[in-house]
Amino acid sequence: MDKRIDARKQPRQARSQATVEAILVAAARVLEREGSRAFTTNRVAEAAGVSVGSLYQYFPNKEALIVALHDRHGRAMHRVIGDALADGAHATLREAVAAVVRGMLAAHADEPELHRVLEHEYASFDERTSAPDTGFDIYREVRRLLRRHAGEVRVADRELAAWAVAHTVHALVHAAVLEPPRRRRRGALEGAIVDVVLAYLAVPSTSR
Amino acid sequence: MDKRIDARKQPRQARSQATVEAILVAAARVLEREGSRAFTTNRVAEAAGVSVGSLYQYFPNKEALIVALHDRHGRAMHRVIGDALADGAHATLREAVAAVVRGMLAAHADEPELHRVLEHEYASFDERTSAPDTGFDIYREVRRLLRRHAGEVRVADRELAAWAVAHTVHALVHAAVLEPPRRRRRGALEGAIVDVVLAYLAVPSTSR
Amino acid sequence: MDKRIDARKQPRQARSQATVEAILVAAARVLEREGSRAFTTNRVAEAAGVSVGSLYQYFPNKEALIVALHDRHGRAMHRVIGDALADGAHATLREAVAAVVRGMLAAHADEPELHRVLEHEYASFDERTSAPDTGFDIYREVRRLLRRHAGEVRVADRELAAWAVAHTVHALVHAAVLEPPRRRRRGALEGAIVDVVLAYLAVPSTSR
Amino acid sequence: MDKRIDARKQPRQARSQATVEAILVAAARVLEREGSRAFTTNRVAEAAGVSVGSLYQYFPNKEALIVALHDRHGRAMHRVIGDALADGAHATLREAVAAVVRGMLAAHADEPELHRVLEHEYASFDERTSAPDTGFDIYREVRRLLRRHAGEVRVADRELAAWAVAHTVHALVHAAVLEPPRRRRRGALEGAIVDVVLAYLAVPSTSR
DNA sequence: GATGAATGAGATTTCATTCAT
DNA sequence: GATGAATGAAATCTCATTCAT
Repeated sequence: MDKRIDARKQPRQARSQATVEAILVAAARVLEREGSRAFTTNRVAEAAGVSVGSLYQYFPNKEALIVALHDRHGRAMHRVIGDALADGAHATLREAVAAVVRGMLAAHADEPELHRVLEHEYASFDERTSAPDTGFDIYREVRRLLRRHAGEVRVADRELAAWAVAHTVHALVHAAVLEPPRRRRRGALEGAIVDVVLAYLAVPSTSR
Repeated sequence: MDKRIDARKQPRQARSQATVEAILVAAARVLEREGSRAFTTNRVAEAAGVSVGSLYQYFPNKEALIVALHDRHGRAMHRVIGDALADGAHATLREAVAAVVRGMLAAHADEPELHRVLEHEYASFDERTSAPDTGFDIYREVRRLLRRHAGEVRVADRELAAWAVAHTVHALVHAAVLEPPRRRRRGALEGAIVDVVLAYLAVPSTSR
Repeated sequence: MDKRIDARKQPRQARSQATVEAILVAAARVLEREGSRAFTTNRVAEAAGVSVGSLYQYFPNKEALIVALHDRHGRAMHRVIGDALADGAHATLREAVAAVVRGMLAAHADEPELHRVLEHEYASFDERTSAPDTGFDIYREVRRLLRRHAGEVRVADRELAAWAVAHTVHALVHAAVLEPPRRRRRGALEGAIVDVVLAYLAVPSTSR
Repeated sequence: MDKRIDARKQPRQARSQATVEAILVAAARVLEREGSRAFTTNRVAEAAGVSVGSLYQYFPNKEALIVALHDRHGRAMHRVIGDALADGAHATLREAVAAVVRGMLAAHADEPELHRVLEHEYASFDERTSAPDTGFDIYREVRRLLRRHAGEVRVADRELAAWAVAHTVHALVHAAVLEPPRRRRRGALEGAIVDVVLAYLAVPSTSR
C-alpha cells in the first residue's frame, strides 16, 4: 500500500472542479444504488459522464475514490458535531448529546446504503480511523464536550469515557439506520442512544 | 446471488471432516496474517495443503468460505454468551454482563486481525446480520438476559434495550481489541463496557 | 523494477512443460514476424494457443518473457562458444575464433528480426549484460580462449583484450546479420570479423 | 507508419526556435535522468515548461522526438568525425583514428544514460541506420578516411573495411562508456580501440 | 475423490493525442 | 499560438472457477 491515495492533481480551473465534483457524486450514487460489485472505475466514470482517463486525472486509483468518500463523510460528521458543540448552543449535557445524535442520524438517513457499504466493506479505507496514532478523530470533540460539561459528568477517567461514548454513538447511529429494531420510530431510537450515553456519563459509575 | 452458499455437501467421513476443518483454519490464518488481498481460493487451498479442486469440493464458492468463518465466530459468541447466562451462573445482572463481556473480549483477543477483516471488509457476509428477518441473533440472548434479571432492569421497552445493548457491547468489544485507548489495561476497558451497559439498564431512564 | 522476473512456477507435469515451451516459441515467433508493437501478452498467448492466464501462470509479467528469450539466446551463444573452445577442437587461435564467429553467425541467421528486436529494443532486459558486476558473460569464455592460446596472443593486458574482442565480435556479428554491406557474401563477412580480431590479438600492440 | 515524423513546421521565429530547443533539451534530460518509462509526451512538456499542446505544435508525435534526438546525436558525431578528418588535421592514419575515437568518447561521456537508451531501446528510431538505402552514414566518412590514408591501409576491400571499422568503433565507444572493464582508465580504452582498428587496417590481413 | 493446469471475463491503469477555450 | 483538461483505445494482470487426468 505504498501508493499515494490523495488526489493526484489539484483542480485549478472551474471546469476541473466540476469534474472532480461530478466524479465524487457519481461514486456515491453508484455505491448507493448499485452496490460495491458495480463500483468499478469505468462505471463511476460513465455515471459521472466523464471518461475513465479524467477520473484518473484526479484520483490515482480506485481506493482514492473511497478514501475521498470517507473523508467527505468524516467532514460532514465533524460539522454536525461542531455545530452541536458551538458556544452556548446547548445548556445541558443531555441537550448537547441529543443534538449530536440527531445530527448524525440525519446525516446517515440520506444515503443509508452508501454508509453501510463504506462502513461494512470499505471500513479500512477510512483514513481518520486507520491513521496510526490518531484513533477516532471525533474523539477529540467528545473530550471537548465532556470538559465543557464537566460539572454534569461523573466518570473519573474522562479519556476512557470519551472512547466509550464515541464508539457507542457511532455504532448505535449506524445500527439505527441499518438495522433498526422493528416498529420503533426514529425518535425512539434517538432517545435510546441519548439514554445510553447519558446514563453512563451522568450517574456515579461503580468502577469508581 | 442465486448461488448456493451453504457447504455443498455435508462431509460424512472423518477424512472429509478433517479437510473441511483444515480449509477453514487455513482461511482464518490467511485472513489474519496476510490480509484480505491475499485471501484467494488458491492461496487458502495452498495454505491448507489441499488442492483448489478439493476446496471447491466442500465450498461451492469463495463466499461460502467467508460465511463459514462468520458462522464459526457466531457460534463461538453464542457459546460464550450461553455459558455466561447458564442457569444460576451469575446472581446479579452486573455479574452476568461482566461474564459476557469478559468472554467476548477473550474470544476476540486471539485473532484480532481476523475479526477486524470479517467485521470491516466482509461484514455483509454475516448471514446472521444480513438474513432479512433474523435480526441480530445474539439479540435473543440479550432479551433472555433482561427477562431473567427483570427485577434489576428499569428500562421500559425491553426490546429496544436489547437492541441498544447488543450493538453497544458488540461495538465496544471490537473497539477494545482494535482501537483501545492508550495506556488502559484490558480490565479497565472491560469495566467501562460493563459500566455503559449497567448504567443504562439499571437506573431510571428518563425516556421511562 | 522490484518485480520478480524469473519464472513464477516451475512446471512439473509434462503438460505444463509443453505449455511453457509453446509460449516461448510463440513469443519468439510473434517478435520475429509481427514486431515489438504486436508483442502483447494476449497476442503471445493466442499465438501459443493458450489462454493469457496460462501465460501468467509461468511468466509473472511481460518482461519475464523477454528475459527468457534473452536467456535462451545467451545459452545458445554459450554453447556455440563452448563447442568452439572444446579441448583440442582447434589447433590455432585463428581456427578457434573462426569457429566461434561461424557459430554465432549461424545462430543469428535463423531469426534475424528476433535478434534485432531483442538487441535494439529490449537490450536492457538482457540479464547477463545488465547484471551489475558480471559484465559480459561471454567475456569469461574469451579470457579462457586467450589463456589457452597465450602463445599466439601478443596483447599484454589480457583482460582488456577480452573486453575489446567480446564487444567487437558481438557487434560485427549483429551487423553482419542486420546491416551487412551490400553484395558481400556471408563468407566474406566472417573473414572480415576474424581478421579484425586476429589482427588485434596476434600482432604487437603499440600500447604494449 | 504513415505518420509524418519530421517536425511539423519549421519554426521561423526566434521564440519558436527556443521552444523547440527547450523541448529537445527536456526530452534528453528526462531520458537521461528518469529513463524510458518516464519518457512520456506529458512529462517532456512539463520538464520543458511548456504545455503538451505546444509540444505537438512542433513535433507531430512522440516518435518525432526520438528521431530528433537521434538526429542531434548523429550530427554531433558527424561534426566530431569531420573535425578529425579535416584537411591536414592529422598526418597519420593512427592520429586521425585516435582523434575520432577521442572525440566520440568525449561526446558520449556527457550523458551516457541518454545514449544507452537511444541505442538500446530506441535504436530503430535512428533514421540514419534504418533508412533503407542510406546505410550507416558515418560509413561514408570512414571510406573517405581510408581513401585519404590509402597508403597506410593494406586491406583490399575498402568498402568492407569501412563497414567493419565503423561498427567496431561504434560498439567499442559505447561499451567504453557503458560497460567499461574494471579499473581501466579512459586512456587505456581509447588506446585499445585505436589498436583494434589500426591493427586491422594497417597490417597485412591474411584474407588478403 | 483429488489434483492442479488451464481458462477468460473483466478490472485497473496508462498515455499519446485532440480540441475547446 | 498556447494551454491543459479530456479522451478512450489498448495493455497488463488477477483470480474464481472448471475439468481432464
